[in-house]
Amino acid sequence: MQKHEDFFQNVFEVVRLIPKGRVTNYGAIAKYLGSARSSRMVGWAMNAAHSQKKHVPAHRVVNRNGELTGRQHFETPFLMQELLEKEGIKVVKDKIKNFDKHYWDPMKELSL
DNA sequence: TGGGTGACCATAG
DNA sequence: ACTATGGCCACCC
Repeated sequence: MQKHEDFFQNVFEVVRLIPKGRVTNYGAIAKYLGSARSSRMVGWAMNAAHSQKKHVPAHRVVNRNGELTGRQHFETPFLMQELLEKEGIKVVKDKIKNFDKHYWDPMKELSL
């Protein structure tokens, strides 16, 4: 039992490792965790992130195009963008500017 | 058992 | 830029 909860915890752990001012996407996390589970499950985990005791910077996870697809799931639809801009990331029309510059790949950064 | 859904992704046109 | 499809897998009827 709790197999999925382990998966959730792993997702949260990786997300917490994302440096301030950097972002990654759902697929990269799924892949890092072994891609046996699809990136949809990462989104599912983010859905549960807000109820975690430890803070999870879910705003640093966007989709493969650098779009803030998850913003509707925050307390307010603008919170995600505000948090990112506070970290120096520019967002225009729900899309991150210079996405490749801010992109943080767990496979590379944590790679081993 | 099966169908629908989803904070996704890749590919094709 | 757009839609359509297939794959993905946990969850909920």
